Amino acid sequence: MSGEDARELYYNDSFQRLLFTSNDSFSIAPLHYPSQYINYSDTSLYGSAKAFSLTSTYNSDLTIHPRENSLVIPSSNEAGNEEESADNSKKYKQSKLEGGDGGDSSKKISKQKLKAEEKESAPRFAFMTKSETDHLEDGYRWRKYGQKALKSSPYPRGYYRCTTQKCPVKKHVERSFEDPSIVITTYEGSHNHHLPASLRANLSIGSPSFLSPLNYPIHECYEDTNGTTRSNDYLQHSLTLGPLQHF
DNA sequence: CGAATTTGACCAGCGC
DNA sequence: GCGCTGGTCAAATTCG
Repeated sequence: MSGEDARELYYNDSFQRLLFTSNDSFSIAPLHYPSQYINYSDTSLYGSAKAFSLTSTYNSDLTIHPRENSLVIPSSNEAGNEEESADNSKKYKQSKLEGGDGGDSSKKISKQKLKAEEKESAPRFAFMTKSETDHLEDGYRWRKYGQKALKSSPYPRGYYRCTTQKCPVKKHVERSFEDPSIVITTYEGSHNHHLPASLRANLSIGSPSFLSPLNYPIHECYEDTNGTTRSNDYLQHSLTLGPLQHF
């Protein structure tokens, strides 16, 4: 990664899509992000790209480097600490069990603190994809564990967990209420395993030559409803906004 | 028949 | 303290 303390928008030739990386962490719900529209009109790839920040302290000073096809956004936040990848659901159950027998309050507080810290340190990123289907194929297996109607949107949010044993990764998927053709996918946590071989074989376009630092294949940025190969033409209709994440 | 999804209930955090 | 909201659980149901 070039650019140490900056968010960068990359253009990745092999997949014709824009990647947006960050060493920010985000702290507010995806639907409340302050949208930032970045005109990127001097490229023939997309008319424009929409970058969005999920931090409440978003610095909107943007620097465009047309020659490098990159866009640098100064980052004000420190990089989050990211090594923890414990099983969240286990923790939830444990805290539920332990909470029941009325332990002393200091223990409770420290546990809450721990939980909050864990929540903060869980690496997250989100991106938007123009897609008819809600759940995009990304090479991993997911199990839906909930769906919730949101106050701020007419569209429900689906909650998914990676089905690989002990993998802590979760994601939620919702439609943008501003543009229902856009799906907002938010990942939380790092996979502690590789792509399932069977599913990797099904990925239809190229090879995952570019992995984000969280081991998310960029494949997840395109729409592929039933495993059929998509042309680049098709891809160009799929406006992909890069992952927002911290390192 | 096992796996995955659906869906109502429960819980925690937050603001008032 | 109370109500609202989002996140998760888990029983019931559906799917392959």
